[in-house]
Amino acid sequence: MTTTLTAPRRPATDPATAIALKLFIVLARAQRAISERTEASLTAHGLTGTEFAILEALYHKGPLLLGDVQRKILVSSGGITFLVDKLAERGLVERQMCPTDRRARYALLTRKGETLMQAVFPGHAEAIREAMSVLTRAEQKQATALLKRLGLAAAN
Amino acid sequence: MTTTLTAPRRPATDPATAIALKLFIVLARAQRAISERTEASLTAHGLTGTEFAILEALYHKGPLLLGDVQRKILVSSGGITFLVDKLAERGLVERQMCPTDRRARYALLTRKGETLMQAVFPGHAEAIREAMSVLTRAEQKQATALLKRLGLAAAN
DNA sequence: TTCAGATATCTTAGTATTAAGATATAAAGT
DNA sequence: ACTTTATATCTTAATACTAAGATATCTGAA
Repeated sequence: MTTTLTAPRRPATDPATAIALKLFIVLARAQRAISERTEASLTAHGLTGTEFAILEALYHKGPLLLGDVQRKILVSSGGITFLVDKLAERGLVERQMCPTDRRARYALLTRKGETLMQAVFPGHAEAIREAMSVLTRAEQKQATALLKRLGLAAAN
Repeated sequence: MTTTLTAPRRPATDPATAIALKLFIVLARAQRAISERTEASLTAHGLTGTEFAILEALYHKGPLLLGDVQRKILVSSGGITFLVDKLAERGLVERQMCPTDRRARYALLTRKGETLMQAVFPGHAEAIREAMSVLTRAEQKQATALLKRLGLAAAN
């Protein structure tokens, strides 16, 4: 039974391409599965992953220019405006003029935002540690090294 | 200069968590960078990544129930309806009743969709091969094995 | 047979995000 | 001082989803 009229179409990919395609798929699926799983610890606090990313950047680095936040979390310029607006409405962040460049604004955590992050961050970090724990530390480092090379090369 | 009043706040994460967080970040960035880069070969043909994923499934597997496509490409049930509607409007896929289950519909490629995939798939596969080629084949296999374990564990 | 629950798709309403362009400001050359 | 080009944010309009529920149909148990 090696041939049928309606046999699945195979555009005969060479081995190198087949290996790359497989990696492409598991990469997409792993990323998705991990982030879906770990975002549960955020939605419990009413935060999306993107909102958390902004708060986390401010939490660990202190006040940042909107453009710096944008580049760090990889959204469009319109997106960062919208997201910071929403977080500001909730009283979690606020804007401040930049004294040296009047086009620019800082975003920074309010006390309320700071308190929220103190409550949210440890649980989120723990959820990530847990999700990654199927791999040993050495394997995690290995995966990190490989993915870093992939990501850096693709980013140019 | 080891202390300042406004020192960056560090919630002292343990080493295991720090390693996991690093992996989390490079995973997200690598996935994003790779998919942005490789999607250029699709947008040239007027396809989004999700649309391509549907066409690709039908191209390699033949007619599929909408639900099977949905599970394969991981969108919501409303999403698959909407996406197949759009592809059908463009004459790339069509629906067919399932003879054994009147709730269900098949999606399948039209001749036009088939022709489009013959034009698009090789270039897309090549873009992926190229993007992954910073890693040797052995390294790609290694990364695939690690990510598969991560993804499967997180998917439950 | 009939009923309860599961399943497959579709509908509706809402959210998140981007892309393109507007506005204001800055920086650097002439 | 001007002019050009680049930059930083914001606005607007559109896209790409998702979540929740509606409808129709199937399946298995009583």
